[in-house]
Amino acid sequence: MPKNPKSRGGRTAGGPRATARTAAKPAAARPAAAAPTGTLPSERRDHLVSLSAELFAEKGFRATTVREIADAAGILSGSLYHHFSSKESIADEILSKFLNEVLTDYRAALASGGTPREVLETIARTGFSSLERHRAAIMMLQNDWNYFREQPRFDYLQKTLAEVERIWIGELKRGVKDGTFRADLDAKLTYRLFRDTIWVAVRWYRPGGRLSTKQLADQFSRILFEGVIA
Amino acid sequence: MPKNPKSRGGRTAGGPRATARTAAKPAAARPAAAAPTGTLPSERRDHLVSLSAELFAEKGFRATTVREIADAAGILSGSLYHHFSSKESIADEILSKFLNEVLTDYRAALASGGTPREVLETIARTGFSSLERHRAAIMMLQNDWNYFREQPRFDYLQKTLAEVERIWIGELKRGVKDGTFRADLDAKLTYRLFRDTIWVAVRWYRPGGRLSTKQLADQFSRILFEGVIA
Amino acid sequence: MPKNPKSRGGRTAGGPRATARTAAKPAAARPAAAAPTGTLPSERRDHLVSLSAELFAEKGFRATTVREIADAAGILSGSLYHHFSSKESIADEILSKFLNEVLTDYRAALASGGTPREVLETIARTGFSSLERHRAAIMMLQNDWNYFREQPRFDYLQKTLAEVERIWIGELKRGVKDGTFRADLDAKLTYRLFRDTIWVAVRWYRPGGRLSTKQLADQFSRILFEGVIA
Amino acid sequence: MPKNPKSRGGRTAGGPRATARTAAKPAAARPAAAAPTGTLPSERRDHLVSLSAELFAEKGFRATTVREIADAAGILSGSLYHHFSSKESIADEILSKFLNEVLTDYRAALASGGTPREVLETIARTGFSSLERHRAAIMMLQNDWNYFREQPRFDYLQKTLAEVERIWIGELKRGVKDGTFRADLDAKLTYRLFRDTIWVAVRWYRPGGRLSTKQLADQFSRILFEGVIA
DNA sequence: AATGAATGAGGCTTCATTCAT
DNA sequence: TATGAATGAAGCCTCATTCAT
Repeated sequence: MPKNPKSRGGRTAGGPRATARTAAKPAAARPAAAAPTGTLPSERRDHLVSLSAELFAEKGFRATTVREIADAAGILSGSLYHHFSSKESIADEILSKFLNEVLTDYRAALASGGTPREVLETIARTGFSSLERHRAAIMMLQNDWNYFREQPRFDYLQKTLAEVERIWIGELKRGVKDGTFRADLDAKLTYRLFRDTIWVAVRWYRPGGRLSTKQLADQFSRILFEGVIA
Repeated sequence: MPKNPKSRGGRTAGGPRATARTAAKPAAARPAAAAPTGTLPSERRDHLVSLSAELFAEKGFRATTVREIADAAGILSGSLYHHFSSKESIADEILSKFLNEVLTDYRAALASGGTPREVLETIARTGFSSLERHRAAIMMLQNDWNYFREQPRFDYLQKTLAEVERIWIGELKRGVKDGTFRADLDAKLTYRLFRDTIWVAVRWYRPGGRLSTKQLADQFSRILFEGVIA
Repeated sequence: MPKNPKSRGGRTAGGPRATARTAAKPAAARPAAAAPTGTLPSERRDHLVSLSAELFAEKGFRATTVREIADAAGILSGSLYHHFSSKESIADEILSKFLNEVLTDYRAALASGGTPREVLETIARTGFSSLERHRAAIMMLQNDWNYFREQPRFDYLQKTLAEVERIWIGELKRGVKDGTFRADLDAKLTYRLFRDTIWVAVRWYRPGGRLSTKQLADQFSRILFEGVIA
Repeated sequence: MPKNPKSRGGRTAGGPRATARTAAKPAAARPAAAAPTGTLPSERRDHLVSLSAELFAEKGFRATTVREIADAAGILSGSLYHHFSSKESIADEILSKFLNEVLTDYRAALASGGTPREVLETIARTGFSSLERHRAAIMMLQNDWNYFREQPRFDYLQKTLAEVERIWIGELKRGVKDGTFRADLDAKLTYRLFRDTIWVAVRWYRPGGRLSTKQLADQFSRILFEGVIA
């Protein structure tokens, strides 16, 4: 007899919180992802999140109406609220899944003990490879950042991004100190260049297109690390 | 969409049509002009456009309501329609001004007859320098691209962007052929990397901040052309 | 309103029909009984009614959602419909039980053959004492009267209240005639004053508080019958 | 040039705040009442508040839909938001007007320096006389108390009611001490009896009915102060 | 040029109820 | 008896736009 049989929307506090996950990089196929606290990951629900993600990626979060999501699922818009407490909670689910993974990936790369260039290249590569699995999240972070930024519920976005920045800048500075990178490198600027370069690619990257994410990563890494000059 | 699309005010159909513009930037940099009294009609109008641009840059085009614009101008939202036929027409004004300038700059760079690296560096630099003057336009192009893309009225955006791409790719290929650039460069990918790198900076670049657009351009150009490796 | 009004469970049409009730109060005071397992069907049902009553008393009938009731019972809202045909039918059960008792009490008082003051004081005292057992019903009658009043299903409310009024006014007039009460008493007004005084107390009266219903009845009876003047 | 031409809804903080009003009792005809801060009391707006008040009085605040209000006004429901920022803000306007007046009346009665009985009788009489002008507010306070109580916006309701209680209890105790009232009077209980008696009358009192509020006040005052016994 | 009032379409959300399993 | 999923009607509110004055 469930005391709270309908924890509509599931995750309440949202965001990447020390999800006890082993160091082993489990980045790939995790079909339904570590079920957020208190959420019984029903297949129906997961399906709805998927559909929503696709729409959010295509049109943006704000520009997507709950009616469109419901239409895509073949139900009435009100019925969505049987599964989620709000449109935001769907976004939350999509975004926190991504950010959790980002954090895990970054920390694993750091923990690997490589050189700055190795660490950053690993990070960059996992970044590119997430373009496929987390297209919607990355898209939303870019298109609707203004919206999410202002909602307390999504504070974790900024917190996670701050840690991401810390890691990048740390490695960049380490690389400058040990002579790997140019001495005149502005760490913050370079971080932004890399981060944006990777994530903005979500705008035009299409899975199954001319280039795989691996090829993408190769080309971009080479340019960013070694420049375009022959 | 206006039922009775009046063409009150200036440009109706919008878009970069050979607007004979000399190199001197005409109407630009009038940052936030205090509420004008007894101003010329066109000055009032320009003021409104510039207020709108600021809001669009800060919150996005769709996310900005006409009431917010009107509030900023100290009038009622309905009164805006004495100056513009629609919210879109304000966007149009902002976007087409920018795209006209882009085209002019690109063509001028091409016409200069420099080496591929010189041409592209010039283009990149003018791109960075436009972050200040055209912050709103660049922001809108990124945040609300999905919206503008689908409206026939804004077809010119895609046309202009296509020409921009043609120029970049042309120069990149020329540079590969003459040995300036790496032989393994994917021209399209590289073009996107450069373009996005420049324009996405609008997200965090703030005029009057730590770095001038010139310093920005220096750092970025160096990384993109020569890489981060020492 | 149910499309197919089933009469699942007990009373269908509701209302105080000579339910032969002895003086002993039968089903009362079962404050909040821990979730019963292996209970008889009717006990389960009674439990649900009593949970509902508590919620109705606290928040009002309309303001209480079936989900809140279901949550309190540890089931899903849809499951309630195995016990009751509608939310109204729960209200019906609560209200008719109360009104039946009121009628019984009033008639018993009348039948006792006392003086007008004795009859009315008895009635007033049973009124106060019902504040505990019928808190929900009295609350609903006040907060949601507008709602119940308009539903044919609850016509019995008005009928019962009309009889209550008849009895009060009858005794008041009898008391005026025999010189017990002031000659200038407006019977209808006085009836309303007494009735409201008693029932409105449900708003602030809390069982187990500073005063028992008996003390309440003593104070109020004294004021109403004898005034506050020393 | 108004900086904030549309302070939709006007009163922001709501409630009876030391509205600089002279001691002179100006209770009666104050057509548009001390214009809440920043509200230009347009006639249209006042009319809409009136219409709303009538509906709120008849059906309750929650039970009245914005559509009903709009229908009554012959406009679309969305158009209401040109005048008010929310349904609550209409309630706020109605309630705070009433509570402001209550406070003024109570303080004036206190300031008159009469005996406890005189003060309380004055208060009671102004209470009855407000049944006409403030029917909606009193009704809402009773029917939708549960709703308003929980909204921070309406905190002032509880504050005002607390002061009302303080005044009543003060006078009652003063009257007990000086021998005017019975020694065994429970001040709090008596206060409630009086308060409820007056305000609950709004349920059945109809202006223009058999009795004027003055007659009502006479009858009730006599009963409450002197009892019903001859 | 503006105001003040309104429109009409659409957005998110709630809720009593139904029903197959 | 429950669950899980859905319905359908309705509720409050937003917003670009129109228009008489």
